[in-house]
Amino acid sequence: MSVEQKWQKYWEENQTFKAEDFSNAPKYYVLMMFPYPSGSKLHMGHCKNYVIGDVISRFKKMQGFNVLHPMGWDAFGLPAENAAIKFNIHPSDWTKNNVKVMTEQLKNIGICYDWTREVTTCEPDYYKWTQWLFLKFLEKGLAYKKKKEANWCPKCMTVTANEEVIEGACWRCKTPVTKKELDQWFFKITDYAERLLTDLKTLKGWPAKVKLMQENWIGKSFGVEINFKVKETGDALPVYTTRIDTIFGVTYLVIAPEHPLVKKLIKGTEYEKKVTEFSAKLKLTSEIDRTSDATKKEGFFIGKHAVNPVNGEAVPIFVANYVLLEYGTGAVMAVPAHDQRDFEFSKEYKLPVKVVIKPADKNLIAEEMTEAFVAEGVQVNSGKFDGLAGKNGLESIADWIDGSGWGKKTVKYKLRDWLISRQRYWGAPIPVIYCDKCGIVPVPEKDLPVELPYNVEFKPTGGTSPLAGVPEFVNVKCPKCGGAGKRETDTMNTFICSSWYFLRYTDPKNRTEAFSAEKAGYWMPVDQYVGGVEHAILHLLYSRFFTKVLFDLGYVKFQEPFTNLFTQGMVLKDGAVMSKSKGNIVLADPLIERYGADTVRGFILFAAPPGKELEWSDQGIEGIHRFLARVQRIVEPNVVNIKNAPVKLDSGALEKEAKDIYRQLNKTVKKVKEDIENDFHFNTAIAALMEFVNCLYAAQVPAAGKAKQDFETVLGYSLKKLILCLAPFMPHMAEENWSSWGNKASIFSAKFPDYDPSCISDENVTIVLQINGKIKDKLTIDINMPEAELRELALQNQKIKEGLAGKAVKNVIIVKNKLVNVVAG
RNA sequence: GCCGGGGUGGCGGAACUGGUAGACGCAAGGGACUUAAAAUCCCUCGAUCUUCAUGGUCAUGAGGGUUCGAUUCCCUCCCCCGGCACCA
Repeated sequence: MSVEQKWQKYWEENQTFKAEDFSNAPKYYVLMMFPYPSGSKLHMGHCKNYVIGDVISRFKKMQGFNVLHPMGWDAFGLPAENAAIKFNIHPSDWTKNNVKVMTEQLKNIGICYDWTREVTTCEPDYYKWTQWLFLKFLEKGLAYKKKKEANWCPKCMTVTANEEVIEGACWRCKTPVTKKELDQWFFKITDYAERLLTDLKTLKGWPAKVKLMQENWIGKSFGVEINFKVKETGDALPVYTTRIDTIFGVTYLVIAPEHPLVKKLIKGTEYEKKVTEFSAKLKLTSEIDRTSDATKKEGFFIGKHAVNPVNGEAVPIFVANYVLLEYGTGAVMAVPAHDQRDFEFSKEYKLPVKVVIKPADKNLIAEEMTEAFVAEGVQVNSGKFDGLAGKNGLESIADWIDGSGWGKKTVKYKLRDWLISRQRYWGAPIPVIYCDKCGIVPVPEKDLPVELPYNVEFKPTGGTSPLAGVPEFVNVKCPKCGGAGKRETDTMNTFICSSWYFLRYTDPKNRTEAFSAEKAGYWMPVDQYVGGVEHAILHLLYSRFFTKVLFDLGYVKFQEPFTNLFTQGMVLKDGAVMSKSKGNIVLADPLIERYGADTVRGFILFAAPPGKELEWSDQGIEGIHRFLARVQRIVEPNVVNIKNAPVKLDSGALEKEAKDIYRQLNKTVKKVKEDIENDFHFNTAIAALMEFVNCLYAAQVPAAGKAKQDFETVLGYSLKKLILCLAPFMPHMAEENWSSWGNKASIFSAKFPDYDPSCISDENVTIVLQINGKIKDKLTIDINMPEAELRELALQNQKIKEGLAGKAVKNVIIVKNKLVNVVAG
């Protein structure tokens, strides 16, 4: 057994990193986004991720925190199922196997989890509570079923949430999604749009980028909903606009072809067939083609007109591919003069263009326009509003319409409800039963979990869940009336499982509750969350939503789950994220075998700051390996000095050589701590430790006497601190050294070094002398030399005198302990 | 198209609030030790000019600007990466 394995076993057997519920020490909850047990062996991408969390957790523990650092498995979901189909093995067996492999791998690289809190989302004792949460949402009216056109991934054979569609394609398999109308379960995340948006402001510890992405996703806009009427039938036809200042420029109206009113308006007319065909065609086009602004605008007149309430004008109604049913009212007023999309459509179909806003400095002639004028300007052809400019025009018209009853000021969000049902096998069953008499009946809490049956032909069919083919699962008694009932056969989106796992870690063994209020209250919110930015919207938005719902239901007392968020940069190989499917992975095992886990950890931390993407290359791993050997070579001959090292040093009494080392030590410790705390700049922290070791090697050892004695004392003292500083990064070698000095307890029960602020600054400092900002000479002076003295010194300097060459000195700028700049001309 | 982030040696990357650009490491070259190799240790290492120095000039994507002084602040442009993508 290697030294590293020895310590890995020690940590496990001694439960060195077990987190205690409730403690006098302050709590610190550090969490890594839990992985899919995909079965791939640990590669450098994973490695970086988990090592970051590991360093934080070890560092915090050494600072005296009661640290919770758990690990678990996001085990439900399509990747597991697809792989299982491919290898012809049951997803459950496949998953369990993978968990075993990955656990082993995480231990190999020396990650310190509290394994007693391990959580696996596909286990009934976990998903029981996922189902329970669903029932709570249902009870609160936050879960509902609706027949709706949804994003459909033809490859995964399931519907999918808006958040899971990336650039018009399924985020997992990259297949372009189409539309399919199905009965689906939704979570009403839109009810929380405003809170999800405003509370972003409270997340001071989140990257601005992530907050911005969520803000854009929620997409709040202010506008007016205005009531047009169909001239021929009198039907109300409301439209939503953010540009009510262009209301007098409306020359036609456009409705989404799927809009329910369209069916009514064309029924029995010559347009009926054309519209039906058009809608069918659109349904089959992928989201990307449908919604790209590069796509040609297509549509046609449907034989009816709409009346503009502000001026009574009747304008033709069109259907077109560029209007979305789901946003706003599914219908828009078209103002070709001031909206680029409408402009393009009007050119295509020869529709009139009416200018109602003109630039401040010139006139605008409709016939001469080559594109829509969308900038702010001055109202024209707008009745009594002519002459008003910019926002003023917009607000005046909005107020006027709001007051007239023709419409009202409205706020809209782009965020849509979260589609949570999936027609796949490997997920938590949705716990409801359908009864002809009682309708949708929730499964009573006492009957949870609704267990996922094992023997299922789980290959996807195409619109129905594989569970529908299991009669003993489907056919049940109605819990309400006892009559014949049928279970819901769709399963839940796995993002539900991962929207609350951080709560389960606080109380993972609880058999009567999802988590106890006390324990969650103690540990939550997560102090430091670490994960990839790819979840900026998906998982992070859903988890915030869940937390707010749980707050409203009274189960938790906080409204945001993650106080600080760190998004680590991914590891790339040949320009792409490492992944098994791309075949560009670099496994950790061979490197660990060759260099040891400490070296691999050290290297990945040293190669780049953790927030930055890293193009993998093992060029340089030797450097860390050499460094560790170098540390060892100076530690070993000094074990006696280390053992004799005093707890505290009096720097005032030290001889020069010793004092220089001591000062350097304090500088180093300060830098290491600051670098770790400042956005986890582990690379520069390690560089500082390297510099310190270089400095120890370069030190002149005094030959004899007190100077020698002092030197040895400080050397022993420093080496001990050095190993303590290295411990979070290279924990195995740190433990090994620590125990070899006779320490019985783990080094992680020791305190991370503090620095002595009284002995940190140099006595001398090198400053530069400049003329007009150009360096002429360098000078070593006493630190904090008075300005007047320094000024004199600079002006008397030979190089400065030469450089001035008789030019007049206009000014002398002195930056303390940094430079003197003589301004001359 | 809109919104973010970024561009520094052969390479990965440093640089506090505007104050010595290139820390630390890799690679490369030279030397010491060794029968030899490995390991280790020492030196050099942005470009360029000259009189080879403890010298000069130029250098942080390009061009301007502010400043005693700019990798850092402002303007214009180029390129790369990420997000959103007909949201009315």
